[in-house]
Amino acid sequence: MNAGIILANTYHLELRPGSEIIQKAGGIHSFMNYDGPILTDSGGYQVFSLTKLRDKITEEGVSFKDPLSGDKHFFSPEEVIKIQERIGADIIMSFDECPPFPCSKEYMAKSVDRTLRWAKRGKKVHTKKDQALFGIVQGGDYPDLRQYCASELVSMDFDGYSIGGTAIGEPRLTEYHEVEITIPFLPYNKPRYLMGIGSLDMLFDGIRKGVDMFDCVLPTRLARHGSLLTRKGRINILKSVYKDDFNPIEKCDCYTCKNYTKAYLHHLMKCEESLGGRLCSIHNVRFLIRIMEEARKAIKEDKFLSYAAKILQDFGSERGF
RNA sequence: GCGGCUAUGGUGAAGUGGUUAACACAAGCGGCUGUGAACCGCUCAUUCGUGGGUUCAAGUCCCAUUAGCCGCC
Repeated sequence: MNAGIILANTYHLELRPGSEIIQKAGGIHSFMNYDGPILTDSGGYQVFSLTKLRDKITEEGVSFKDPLSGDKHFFSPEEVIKIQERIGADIIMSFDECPPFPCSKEYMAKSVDRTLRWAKRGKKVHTKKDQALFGIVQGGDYPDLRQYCASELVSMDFDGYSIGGTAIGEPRLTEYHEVEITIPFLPYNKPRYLMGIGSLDMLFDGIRKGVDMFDCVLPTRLARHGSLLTRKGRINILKSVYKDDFNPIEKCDCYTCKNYTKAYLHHLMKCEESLGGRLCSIHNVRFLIRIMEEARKAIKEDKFLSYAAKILQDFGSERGF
């Protein structure tokens, strides 16, 4: 599908199969037989998204209950780096705290300081020099905290910088704002990564502001639930109008569109056959990657803004999803 | 021919006289943003086989009738 990089997750891999197994296999590339670029997230987001499994967050780190075995796990910023070194991705992330939205300025300020201390602690123990380590900017919607967090991380000299704490339930305009107030404080000669973003409007908004990297579960999660991305907007393949539609999803170079009809995908999804979710995921991921390919080309030809505007217009939704 | 049992939505069914007929599945619609894949939300029987009756009030009680199932001759 020509993905520039793929993402794996420290928390999930540590619980199963365990980073030692991956290390023993010769690292994540060898383990999953993929020699392209791989990034691991630190698990900081899982501390936020899996609140039910979280025991407590302290200065030292976070303790978790393993939902599979009931075992307790303790993630410190140092341990998270060590796990990621064993996993062996090309780019790894600092362990950060991702506070929920909304969040009081008092808590956010304390949280940002802790995220900065964790970033420093993690960087100190990072010895695998063929791995790039990124710092993660938090600070919510507070301009001064975002600036502070970004500047402090930059002074620590990371290999790249991530914008975290976005798309966690805040309003649309707040999301744009969070990128707006962070980007100016990150060096343009190092990668700037907007974490967890995948809707068209935010991808384009991020690109325009200078973001270099994105990752998102949205295309695959939508696919598994029957929502397919097309140039003319989203369609729900579960709808009965597709039961005898023997055309591909759309004009597209993906494996799914080259080989299967909407009627067949409709049938697979109705039956909850896992192949359905996989074929739909292939289309949605390729859809977004193709958009990114076109965006890069448009940038080189200096017509990115008109390109983005046209894509959003064709998609027929301001949000772009 | 006689006796017994059962009839509630597309389906499986709750409901033993008292406001808008439970729940599940199916169906339909929407959601999902650094992944706990197979999740969440909403909609979906003015009506209980049919026809009478009792009662202030009937899916619930009575009578008749129809259909299905079981048993006996």
